[in-house]
Amino acid sequence: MGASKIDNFTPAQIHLAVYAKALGHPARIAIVQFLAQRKACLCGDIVNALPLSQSTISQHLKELKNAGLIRGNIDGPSVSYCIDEKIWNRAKRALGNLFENCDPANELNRFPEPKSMTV
Amino acid sequence: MGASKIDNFTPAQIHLAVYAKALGHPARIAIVQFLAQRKACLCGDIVNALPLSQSTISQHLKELKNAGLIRGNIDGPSVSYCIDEKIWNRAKRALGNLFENCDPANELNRFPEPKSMTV
DNA sequence: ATATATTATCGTAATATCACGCTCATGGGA
DNA sequence: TCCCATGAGCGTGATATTACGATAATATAT
Repeated sequence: MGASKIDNFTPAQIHLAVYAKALGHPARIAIVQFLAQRKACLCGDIVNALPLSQSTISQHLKELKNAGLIRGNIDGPSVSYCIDEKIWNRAKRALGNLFENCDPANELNRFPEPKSMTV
Repeated sequence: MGASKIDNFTPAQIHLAVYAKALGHPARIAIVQFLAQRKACLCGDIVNALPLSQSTISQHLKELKNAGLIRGNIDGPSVSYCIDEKIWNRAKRALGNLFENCDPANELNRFPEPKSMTV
């Protein structure tokens, strides 16, 4: 989308954005919620549970997989999907820190408001 | 984008997706981090701090505002932006719950694996 | 009234997303 | 061997995003 200027941001900011973006669609929220209830499950189970076609689900799974939040283990003719615990917790911590560090209720997050910059 | 099937998801899932999507770009991550350090600041300050044009920043601010995460208070010819504490905390809780409820390390999140569905 | 500073908005171009149907590769059973 | 089921992947059309310059809108200062 447009000339992406992603190089100008820190790896931490980019990682945060990747995790957030992956969760930035209701279908993908529903998918991770469903996966969490089952420990692991097949693509077909998700197709049955959500009102979307198989190919659409497959694409959403791909995006979640690209972000690292889920994994797919080949199991004969099927692929068993599950949340990747390691990355999930990394994302949880990263986003948790963002929300904590940017909490406007927390005075500690603020710089002393340098006069030179506000004039 | 394509026939959006958003009606088929719960309000909670949609809200989560809206918050996550708003944070799904490094520039918007950088913007909220910057805002958090200053309590409130002008659009021009952000333009000076980030390597993006004024119109691009303005659009990112608009998306964050649409998601409710930030607010803009008109102050003469300027607009002073700040994180909306109420919505920020609502998003923090919603995403925190998602990460907690979908944590694969937590057995309590799982259903008893009905035989009829896994056969 | 005119000029300046600040931010929003429009038009644009390139790219990404969403949803679908169709096809393809693979493994299991008749 | 020939199907069927499963799920990945391609191509499509519609829509959204990203980024920019240019312009418009607003409020203050001269």
